[in-house]
Amino acid sequence: MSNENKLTLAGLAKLAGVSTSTVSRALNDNPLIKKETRESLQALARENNFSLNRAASRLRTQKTNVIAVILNLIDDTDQSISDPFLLKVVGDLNQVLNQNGYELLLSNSHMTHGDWANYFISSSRADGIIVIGQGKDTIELDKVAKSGAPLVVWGDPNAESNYAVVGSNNDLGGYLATKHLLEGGCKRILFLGDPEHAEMGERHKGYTRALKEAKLGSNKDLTLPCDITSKVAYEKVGEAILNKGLFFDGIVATSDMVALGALKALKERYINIPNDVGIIGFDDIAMAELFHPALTTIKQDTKLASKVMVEQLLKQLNGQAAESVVMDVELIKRKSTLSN
Amino acid sequence: MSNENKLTLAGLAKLAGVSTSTVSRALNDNPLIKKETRESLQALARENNFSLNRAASRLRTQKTNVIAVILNLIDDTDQSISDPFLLKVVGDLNQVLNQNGYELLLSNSHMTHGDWANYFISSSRADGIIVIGQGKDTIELDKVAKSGAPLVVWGDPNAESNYAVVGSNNDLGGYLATKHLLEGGCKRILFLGDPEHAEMGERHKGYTRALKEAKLGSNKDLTLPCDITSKVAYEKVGEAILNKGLFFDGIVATSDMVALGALKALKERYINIPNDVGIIGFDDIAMAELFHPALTTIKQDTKLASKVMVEQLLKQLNGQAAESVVMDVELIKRKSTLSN
DNA sequence: TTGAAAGCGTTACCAA
DNA sequence: TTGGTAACGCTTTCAA
Repeated sequence: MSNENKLTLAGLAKLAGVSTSTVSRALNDNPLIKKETRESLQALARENNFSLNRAASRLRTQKTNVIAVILNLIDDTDQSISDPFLLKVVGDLNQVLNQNGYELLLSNSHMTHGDWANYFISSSRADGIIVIGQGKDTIELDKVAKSGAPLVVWGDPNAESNYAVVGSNNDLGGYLATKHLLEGGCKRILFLGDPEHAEMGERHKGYTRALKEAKLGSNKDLTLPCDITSKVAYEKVGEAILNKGLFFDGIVATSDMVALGALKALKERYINIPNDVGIIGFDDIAMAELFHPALTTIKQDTKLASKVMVEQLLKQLNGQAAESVVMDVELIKRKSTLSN
Repeated sequence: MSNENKLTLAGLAKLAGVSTSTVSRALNDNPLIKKETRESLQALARENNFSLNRAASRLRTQKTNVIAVILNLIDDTDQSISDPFLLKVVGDLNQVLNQNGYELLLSNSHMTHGDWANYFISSSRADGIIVIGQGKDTIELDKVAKSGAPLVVWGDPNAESNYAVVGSNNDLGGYLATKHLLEGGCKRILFLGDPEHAEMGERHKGYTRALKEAKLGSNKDLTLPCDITSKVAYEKVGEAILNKGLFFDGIVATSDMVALGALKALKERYINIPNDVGIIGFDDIAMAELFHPALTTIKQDTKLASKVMVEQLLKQLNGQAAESVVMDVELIKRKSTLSN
């Protein structure tokens, strides 16, 4: 059924009775070629199911039109791979990249040992790199940036770095979340997450700032260090209650998945949400409003963020300098917290 | 910081004082080259941060070592893009592909208009295609298969097709789910999903088969057609109860996300799960056990499935014929159903 | 065990 | 507005 000898540009040129140059230009919509001939050649290509060999054009143009997207997972937990938030970002990036004529090559940080810049850029696999998550080893990213590889990172945009970071205003997010709980009457608010982690650390800062402003006397800072997975959150909250009773009346969770874990631990103990404990998440994943009760959360706009990341990357591909960008966050009030 | 003139194989060869042939073979670990020289050349390459230009090798070898993974979304709903199940499959595929020396190029079906085979294969963007989801238009897939492009599809392995389909034993899954509810004492079991859709249709078959076997008198087949998103499920279930009251005591949901939607609709009406209504999902997404109550479900083993899909694809790349494969499913009993 | 050289299919410079 | 041709960087056949 399929032709034995793949049709090439030369073959198509012969068919059309013109030179390869002309066909090449026509198929690339080069205005140098008369519109008529351009269109007829494009039609001919379509009829013959011809498509340009990308390997060849990439070699010739030294450009791949591919962007490598690397999931920089903190740990190798299954959970973190399947975090809906991360995957949503990948989907959105794919969309934006495609709209800009780029394709998305997906990778895991632990698949590619070390030298990303070399692996992707020097090898002509991709023109640029988007890394999702700073992980703990910024050294790695520093190295990539220093190599001159076009690079954008999703993470904490306030962190000191020699590369462009796009990320949410995490401090503000933590602040808004905490303030919202305070306004709902919470007095003893738990922070559930890992303050050591860059983005979570910022959220924690916002949390403590809001607490300070509220001038609560005694036990202000209740931080329960916790990985960013539901499972761990579930366990930690269960443990905490077991050991110390219900010593809090509000939870600022570092992600919606973490909130989900906490939610379950509380519901199993018949603790009323939001009356006994108010709980607020972070991210606004698609299913946040489907939790029961629907989860109040701090929304990160992944669609917009993806657009910004791609913009900053394209800038670099055009030889311009890119910059870190802070994305707005938004409080989404639902049912897991009291409103005032 | 970065060198102006990229180092090429020829440059490296000059540096080493050998021919390009030798370096090429050495870097590709060709045993023709003496082990010593091979290793010293590899070391030299490392020292100089050299990496082979893939565009060039792809052009020369006519092989990309890239597999295109296409998310064939039924509709363009945001929800379906971010279905944790689909994305889990992508992650698992990435892992397996990498282990086999392939990279994953991610795509959406609605990004690439029509002619995938041409777009990915003839153009030397990828060596093969994995499509996740049959969608409704198998015609499209037929065309790709006919073009001779290496292709594996995740979907209903029992469907008539001229390409290799890997998928779960959906009929059995639906059967097991329904039987489990029956054994828990449910008499009026709702099927929540779209029987028109290939995989869901199979699940529905299993559902009716189990009902038939149980010889329930009156209203046996209670099917509530419903998209595969939580939101729609939530709305449909709410509506149904509003109109007809609580006319069921069990739900076989066509996916965990659908189950989640139903769960919420029921909980909002203070319907006890599993006592008033038992509910069972499909997929076993990571968060299934974090629902409250933890969701009983039919597990699809995405890790194994990914392995099988890649195997079947590699077969084709080696010129062998591939075949459809039926994957086992497993009943995972949790708290959203009664046990007997 | 190594080297010389052809060729993969484009693009883009230079010439017409 | 079009054509001829060199070059992109690698792999592999053939020869040594």
